[in-house]
Amino acid sequence: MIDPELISLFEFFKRYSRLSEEAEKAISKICKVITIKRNTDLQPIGHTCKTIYFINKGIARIYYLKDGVDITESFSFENNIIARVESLFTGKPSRKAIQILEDAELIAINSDLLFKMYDQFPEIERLFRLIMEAAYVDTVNRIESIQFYTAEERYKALMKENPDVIKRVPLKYIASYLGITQVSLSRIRGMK
Amino acid sequence: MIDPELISLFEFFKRYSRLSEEAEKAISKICKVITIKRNTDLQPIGHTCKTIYFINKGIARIYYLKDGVDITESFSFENNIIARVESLFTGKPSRKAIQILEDAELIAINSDLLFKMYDQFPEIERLFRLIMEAAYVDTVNRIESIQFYTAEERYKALMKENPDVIKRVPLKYIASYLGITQVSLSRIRGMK
DNA sequence: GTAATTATTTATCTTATGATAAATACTTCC
DNA sequence: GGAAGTATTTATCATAAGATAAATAATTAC
Repeated sequence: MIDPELISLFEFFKRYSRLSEEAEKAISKICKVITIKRNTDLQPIGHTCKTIYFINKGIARIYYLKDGVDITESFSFENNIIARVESLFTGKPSRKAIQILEDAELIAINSDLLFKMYDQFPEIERLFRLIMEAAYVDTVNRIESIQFYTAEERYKALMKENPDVIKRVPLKYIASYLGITQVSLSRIRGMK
Repeated sequence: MIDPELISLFEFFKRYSRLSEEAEKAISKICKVITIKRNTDLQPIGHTCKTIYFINKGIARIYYLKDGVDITESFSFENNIIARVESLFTGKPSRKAIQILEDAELIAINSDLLFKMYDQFPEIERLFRLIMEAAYVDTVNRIESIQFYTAEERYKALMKENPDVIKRVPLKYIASYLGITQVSLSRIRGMK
């Protein structure tokens, strides 16, 4: 029997590939459910990322400091994963932090243990390959959006694609995600 | 014996993982060496990407049209791969094209055949997982560079990291890669 | 429920980049 | 090697977004 707290994680996995029961059991063993209060850093800047998180409830963001200014790299919502891949895949300390924006329940998957399971379970390696390929595609598409649309176009696209962000996340975090200052975002919002 | 034209490809692979001889042989079978003249489109816009290319000689770029204007997404040089991942991994037609900028010798790897080999050769699946993870990390890092540095900073960083680009690629292609117009790039270059 | 803190908006002025046009430099091809 | 085509630079003017400061609104903590 699968831990009821892990059901949504395995539903998420099914969007990418099917796992055998043994594989599900093996993954279950390296999952830890944790709850975190909002406005806390789940992982600080400078920490080497050894965890892939799945969000059962809440919102998280990845951010870093550029010349002391807080910059949001990405947001993650319910039923999605979040990880600092540039650290996870290189083993180097991350310049980025993961912060919880709404009281959250997360599933933490230890990446050392996960990667070790790849030899025994090629199906798990495949699953995470597919998840990461999809995330890679999202990132490639994001470059296009950042580089070749105006701030106003990007704001409107975000409102359309993910209205939840605007409702649930402070605008100051959204501004840097869009690549502009908070003042500029406010100006764009005021324009009608 | 490995076809001498494929040696650099297998050297490239060794940077990520070791392959058994059978696996190398299997990959060799789905590789095709091709030569292409400069200024030709290797794959046109609208085509569904079914090939991963390795560059033995020459330069390629991925570009697309935004409101009729040519935008460079990326460049690839000798001893690297190039593919339109957003099509390769989704099976959807790409809005992007691959163009050859200098007379080139390429190794074309058929992705349908490659992906089919993953069941028989988990080591090949692993190899390409690692290659794509590294490419994903590069892309994440590129977002940071596009979004939070000025055009001038980006130009100087490019000169430092990859002076070859400036020497071998027409500036008009570099400008859109940096996210600015050619006129702006010319202005930045003239500033000192 | 009020004070203190934090978030958002508004205003002003500055600046980097865009758009357009024209001048110059460089390539290619017969 | 000269004409035609292409690439790059320079100039001018317009505009989106940045920086700073101050005003207002919303949230949080006691």
